[in-house]
Amino acid sequence: MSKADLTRQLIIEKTATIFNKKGFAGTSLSDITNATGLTKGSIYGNFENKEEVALAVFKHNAGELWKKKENWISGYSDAKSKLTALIDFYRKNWRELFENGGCPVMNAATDADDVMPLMKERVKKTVENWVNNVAKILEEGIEQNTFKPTINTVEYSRLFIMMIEGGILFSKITDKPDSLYLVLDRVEKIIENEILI
Amino acid sequence: MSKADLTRQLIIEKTATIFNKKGFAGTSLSDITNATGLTKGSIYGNFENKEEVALAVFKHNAGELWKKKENWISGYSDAKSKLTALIDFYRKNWRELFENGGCPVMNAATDADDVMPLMKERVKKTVENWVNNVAKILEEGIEQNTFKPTINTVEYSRLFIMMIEGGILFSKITDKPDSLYLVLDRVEKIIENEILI
DNA sequence: TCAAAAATATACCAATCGGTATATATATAT
DNA sequence: ATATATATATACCGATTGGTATATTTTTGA
Repeated sequence: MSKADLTRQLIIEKTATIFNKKGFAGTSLSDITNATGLTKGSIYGNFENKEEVALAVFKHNAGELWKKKENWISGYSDAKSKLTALIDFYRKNWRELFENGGCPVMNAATDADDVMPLMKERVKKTVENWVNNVAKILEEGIEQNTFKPTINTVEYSRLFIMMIEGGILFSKITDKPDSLYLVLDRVEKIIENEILI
Repeated sequence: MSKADLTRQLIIEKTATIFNKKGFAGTSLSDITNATGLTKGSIYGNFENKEEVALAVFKHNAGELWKKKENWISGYSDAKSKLTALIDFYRKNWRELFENGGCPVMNAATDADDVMPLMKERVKKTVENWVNNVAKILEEGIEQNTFKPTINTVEYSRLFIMMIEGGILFSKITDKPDSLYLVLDRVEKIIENEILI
């Protein structure tokens, strides 16, 4: 890894939580220089402008969450356990997620939605990846003869993730995890009643 | 209504969509003066600072959505019809909602969350009102002997609203209403299977 | 080791930021 | 109708904004 790549990484990591909490417009260049200990010259030597930093930070934040989730469910091979572990992931890690400013996808979505078309496109792609990933677990379950073959995997995947995002929104604003727990319980119930054979 | 109150109202109405789309940090004083045709002197003669404008605008945006919803379901007297109409409200009015920047509660929540404690408190209160309002419809249904008396009205209310918020988030980012439709269908299914006697 | 290349810091830019003091214009009540 | 109170506009403030040209330092490959 070259010096420049190392600095890029430093900038991204040190500003990850700031961007997630304060948003694009709310994060200033001095926020970035303060957090990194670098000067503006160094920032602009490694990124074209603030938006490019924000885009890289979003990719990083979404990627980190993805990695943590993948790591959490990596121990399981059957689809049913994977799905249960995924729900468990949010049940056990909401606090850390909230401390970092909440779900980066939701934050970037509402932040970028009407004002940053490029960011919006990236968020859209990330959401699609998430949905396809959970759908793939459902397909695995069908192959393993534990999930009903008739289910619409993409629809159930989307439903689950939407519910979890709604739960995160509510729990974040109320500072209590019970709303998130409520949707997670409901997702489990749907799995039991409609997906498991 | 005094001249000042009229101006206050003008400022709020003309900047309602701007704040909802661009957020607090993303909306500048010149955005406000441009949208209203007024000068900074006039803005600051009616509001203490930008935050007070943002707070009033949030109240207005949430209030308008509430009024539209109330108007939409006002024709129905029985709880079951009210609930169906509420779901129908989102099915029929998502486009207008999206054009105004999406759900003001979700936007303000993610915008304010980690940086504007006063706004966060207001959003929290608004969410509580929404939840209590839907819970009240559920209680009405119990009294009317159409809903099961054993249901936890507040939990079902919270669940429904969380699901709808998740649907709005997804549909807004994908520019397609089908995610929202999916959760709305699911809410209806839950009503049929678990709430109706 | 040393020169070329790359990365970082310094110093600066115009523009805009949120906000205010004061002057002017407009309502309002008598 | 007029004096007073209120509302709005003008003109300004220092600070900060995102961004850049250039000098200096550091890294890298030969």
